[in-house]
Amino acid sequence: MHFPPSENEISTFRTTLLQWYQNTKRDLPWRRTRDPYAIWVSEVMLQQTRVDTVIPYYEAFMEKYPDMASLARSEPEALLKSWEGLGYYKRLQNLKKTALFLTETNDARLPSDFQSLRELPGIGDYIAAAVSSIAFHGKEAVVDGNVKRVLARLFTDPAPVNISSSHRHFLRHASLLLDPEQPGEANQALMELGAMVCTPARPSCDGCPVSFSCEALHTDNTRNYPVRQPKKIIPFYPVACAVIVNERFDILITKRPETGMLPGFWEFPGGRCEGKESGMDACIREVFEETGLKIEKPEKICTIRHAYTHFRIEMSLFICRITEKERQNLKPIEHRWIPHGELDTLAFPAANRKCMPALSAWFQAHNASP
DNA sequence: GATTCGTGGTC
DNA sequence: TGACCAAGAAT
Repeated sequence: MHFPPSENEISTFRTTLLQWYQNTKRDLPWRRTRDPYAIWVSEVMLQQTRVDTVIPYYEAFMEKYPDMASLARSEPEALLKSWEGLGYYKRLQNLKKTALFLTETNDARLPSDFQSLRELPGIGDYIAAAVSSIAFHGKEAVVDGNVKRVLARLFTDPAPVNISSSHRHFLRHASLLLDPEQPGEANQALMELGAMVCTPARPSCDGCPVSFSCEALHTDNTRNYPVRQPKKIIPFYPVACAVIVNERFDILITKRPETGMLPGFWEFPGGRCEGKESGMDACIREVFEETGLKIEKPEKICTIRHAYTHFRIEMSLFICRITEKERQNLKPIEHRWIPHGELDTLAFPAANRKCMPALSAWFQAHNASP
């Protein structure tokens, strides 16, 4: 399909895609409801997150927070635990902020129009279009990663899909193809096509309902689209953390600030190795800086690797026994002493979770009761 | 407009 | 097995 497509091409495309979608769409939990709140929650969870990953989180979340009011009155610790492992935790903060705001100002209802939705915390162009079209029949086109990839191939479009300046460009194309009669279904159809057929690697062009209009396929070019701007190399940091254990085998955990990375998560104190500092030295220094405690003879129990969005780490975890006397030097920071058996009840970053098996083994070897 | 925000699956 | 990348938003 060349741009701009003719009225005839647009019409045929819409009809064919919609029919394919109605016949083959996946039975996903959020497709079984028309509750705007449920649609909203699902769209927030699906942001940069795979469907298969989201499903169990979504089911549990809707069980625990079935409506706007229950979310608005949620306990922060329990709310964070429900999101643990999903990533991008700012979206959870925005979810609750918006729930509180709407409870106060709009009878705990989501607005139905794109513009009003767009102004709410955590709702950008994509979610505003998705919620308004799926839950309220609004006529705004969604542009997500799937849609950009499909459009790039349909039109052999050279606009890089991973830079923000391309967004308006793809939005114009998506708006042109959107069926105004069934915008919610049409939006989901284009995304479903990208997720199930027009996949990043090895797209299933044989089973594609709209292959007749795909310029990339006609020119044997699908592997060259979408065009993507190369991304920068991300830095690597060695990190050391401490599991500080008292005489009763309780563990010291500290709480991260509500701003920045991993807001509100519990963690084992520690931080980056500076210069050519050894892991053990960094562990001792970081623990002292963060807690005021002077630890002795930290014992390394494991090393794990973890990749964040814009840096990678190799984290070494050290066990440190601490005396009653030294414990009095603990600074006034938000912390808890908990039995290792209770680690699962609190929210920890994935990098800490990766260390838990080694930690359990250590406690078992030392005959500590959970 | 470029960066900052997680994580796990995939190949 | 390391690089890629997924139903993006905020700053």
